[in-house]
Amino acid sequence: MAAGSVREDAGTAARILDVAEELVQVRGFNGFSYADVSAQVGITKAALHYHFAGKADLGLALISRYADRFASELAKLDAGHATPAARLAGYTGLYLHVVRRQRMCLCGMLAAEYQTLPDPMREAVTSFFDANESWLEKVLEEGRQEGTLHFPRTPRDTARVVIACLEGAMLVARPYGDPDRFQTMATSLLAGLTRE
Amino acid sequence: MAAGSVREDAGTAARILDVAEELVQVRGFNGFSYADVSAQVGITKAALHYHFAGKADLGLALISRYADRFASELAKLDAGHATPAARLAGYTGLYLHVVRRQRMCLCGMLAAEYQTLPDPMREAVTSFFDANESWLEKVLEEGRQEGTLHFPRTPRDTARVVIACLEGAMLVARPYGDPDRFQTMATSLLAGLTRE
DNA sequence: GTCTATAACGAGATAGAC
DNA sequence: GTCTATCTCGTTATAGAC
Repeated sequence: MAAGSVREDAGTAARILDVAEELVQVRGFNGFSYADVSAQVGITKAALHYHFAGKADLGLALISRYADRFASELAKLDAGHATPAARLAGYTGLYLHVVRRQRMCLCGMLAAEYQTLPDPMREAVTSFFDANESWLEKVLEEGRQEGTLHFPRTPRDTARVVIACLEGAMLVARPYGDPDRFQTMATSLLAGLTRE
Repeated sequence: MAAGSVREDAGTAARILDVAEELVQVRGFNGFSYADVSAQVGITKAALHYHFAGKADLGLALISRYADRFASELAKLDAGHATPAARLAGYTGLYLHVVRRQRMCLCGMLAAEYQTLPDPMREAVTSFFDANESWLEKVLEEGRQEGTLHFPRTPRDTARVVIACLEGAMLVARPYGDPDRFQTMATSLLAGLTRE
């Protein structure tokens, strides 16, 4: 990364995002400080401000990266799995991966703290949920046409229910620190869609 | 409230709890301060410390009162509604009432912030969910025996799914500030139990 | 039971040297 | 790009008067 590099040092910025992401997913956006991040990254608070001017900027970058990564995971699911049911199972697998690392969905956490967030972060959070909804809606629609997925409401309403159940399962599983608690709930949800 | 009153002034303590409860439900436990409470109640921070020595004490009192109130609502549902399905509908109505006031379930909010809570508050949060689970399990069991409620898993697992879906529906409806978004999801959930 | 005053600390943020 | 040093403000909490 030498000549012509317009970007700041991507290595440090990425490490900052990694640390901050975990902090938000575990403690919430109002539950961590620049001091926490700088200590874990191994730089000073001042250096942190060089990469992300304010906490709101850091928060926004966090959501953007998280949403991008999620979108690319969804694209992988579209590419790798033939059937809608398999894509749906893959989708719940993404959540399980988060739960196994003792974390809450970044945007689920931020949804709880929504009223305290600056406007740019708010918009990014709703965009994340909207994107999830659109992807799920498509999968559900296709599964219904194939006759492999069954649900009484519209694909859009059902997509919202799926997101709510998975986010809620993460939320209430947190106090018990038990991934199995989440998995059992996720399995029940899928069972309801595949053979109702 | 004159002679023999061993209790502190219940009026002020209750007003403090009312204000703090809303603040936690809207902004989270890490999103409000004693200054916020004292300003809204109309007393100083020092007076607040007289009633609740520390923020952890206030938080614990908050959960206890919330859980007691919830338990009494559940008792009312048991007394007032003959059928399990009606009790279940009443249960989702309790959540809807919270959503309509633009709030998150107190314990749902605290579940998100769980890792930052002092131990006594943590235990109170899990107790709340355990109590909900037990009540729902009983209702589901009864509905199954009557033949009015239908679900593939155990009553206990299904109770957990119901709680997760309702808490999650509150959570993801928050960014949109739209009670209808919650209601549609809750209706779908109930529909799945009453005629599967 | 409520107040004023203040302590003690941590938060987000900035200036300017290297 | 990172540092030291500092600022300002908000936070929880306490001491002691009324």
